[in-house]
Amino acid sequence: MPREKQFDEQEVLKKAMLLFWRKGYHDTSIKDLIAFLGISNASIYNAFGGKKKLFDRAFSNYRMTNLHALNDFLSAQKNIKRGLQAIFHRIIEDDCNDPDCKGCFIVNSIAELIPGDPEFKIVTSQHQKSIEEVFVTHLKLGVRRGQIPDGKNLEVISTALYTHMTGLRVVGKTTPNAEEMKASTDAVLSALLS
Amino acid sequence: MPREKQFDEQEVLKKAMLLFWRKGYHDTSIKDLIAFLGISNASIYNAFGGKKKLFDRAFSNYRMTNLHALNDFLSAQKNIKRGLQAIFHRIIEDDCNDPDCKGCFIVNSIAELIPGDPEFKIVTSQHQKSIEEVFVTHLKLGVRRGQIPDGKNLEVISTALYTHMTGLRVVGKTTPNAEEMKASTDAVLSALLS
DNA sequence: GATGTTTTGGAAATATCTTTATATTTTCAA
DNA sequence: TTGAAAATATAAAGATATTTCCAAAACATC
Repeated sequence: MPREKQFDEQEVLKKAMLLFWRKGYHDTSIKDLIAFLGISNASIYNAFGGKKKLFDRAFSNYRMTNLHALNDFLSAQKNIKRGLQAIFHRIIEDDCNDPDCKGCFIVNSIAELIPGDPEFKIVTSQHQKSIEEVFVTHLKLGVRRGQIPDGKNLEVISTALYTHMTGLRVVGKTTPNAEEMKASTDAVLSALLS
Repeated sequence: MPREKQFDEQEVLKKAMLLFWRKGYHDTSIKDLIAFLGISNASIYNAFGGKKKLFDRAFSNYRMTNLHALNDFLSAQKNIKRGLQAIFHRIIEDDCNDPDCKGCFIVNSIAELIPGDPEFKIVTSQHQKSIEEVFVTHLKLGVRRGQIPDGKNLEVISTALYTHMTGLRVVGKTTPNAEEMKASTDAVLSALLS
């Protein structure tokens, strides 16, 4: 009955994410997307409904990948302090080795789309909450394991970690100096968690 | 001989800065500027040379104001620790009381324009260096005054402060919770400077 | 007040944007 | 083979972008 799609929707979303990530929402045109995705105008509108809807789905994919990657990485660590250091160092390395200096798609989009897109603000606020919950969960585990001193306000620390992480993603765009960024991160981590 | 300008160039730059700050570069059209600035098409091109050049000048104004405000504020403080806390708290209050949640014009522009504008990257990298120099200068003063323990790597701390500040400006756009942001800032500051 | 220079308003030029519409192609069950 | 359903290519529509152009207006100096 129906004709089959000639492209893999998930693959196209991944590519769309890359382009929006690199250029931002407003500077990415449908023409750019057609060229980069390799599918036609009509296919974009048929499959995704338009530029904004395509962006939203690409963004959602990135967001979920990002969240799960953090959680999976920390879950695999035996020592929470070293685990946090490792994930931060990895982010720094990734950012500094990216020839495009794209930074973080979420951070970039927050900066570009708020204010102006109130619904986007809600989504990203929830994302922050999710990330901080991941931090709190693993920090609690660290306390239980005796790797982090008891009595600390873990919610406050997790907000600080999120803030530092967010800052890193911006700093990495202008001044991708891995050693400098690692040093400042180590200072913050050891100061917060000792 | 010549006809005089009917507008104050500095005033117009200030207004342009506000609009670019709120909407970002790409989503601000010449039409938007004409309406918001109250001057005509030809005046914009005659006085500033075009959209990008107007942006650059508005951005430069903001950047300088921002840098001098930080330096002046810290210079007026007797205690560097309390001074840093005060400036961070003020940024937090400003961000959280802004009904537009504009965040920081510099941070927003970094997120939106890098990569894609290599010259802009150079400017903002230099800006980071300038801000960190201000921090280092005042941290050194704090050490000399005995307000900060000796032996710390002040360059690393200043990078950490810059990173935290940058992160705050993004967090404030999605989740403008002043109490939360102040608590995390206090945690970072007291941890770094004790 | 005339002169010459600059600014200004409005239109025009040109390019590009997002979206819709239409016609063609592909697929597969009947 | 035929016909319904979905995907695609192409074109066109309609809006909006940035920039240039030009005549009219404004002002300081002669």
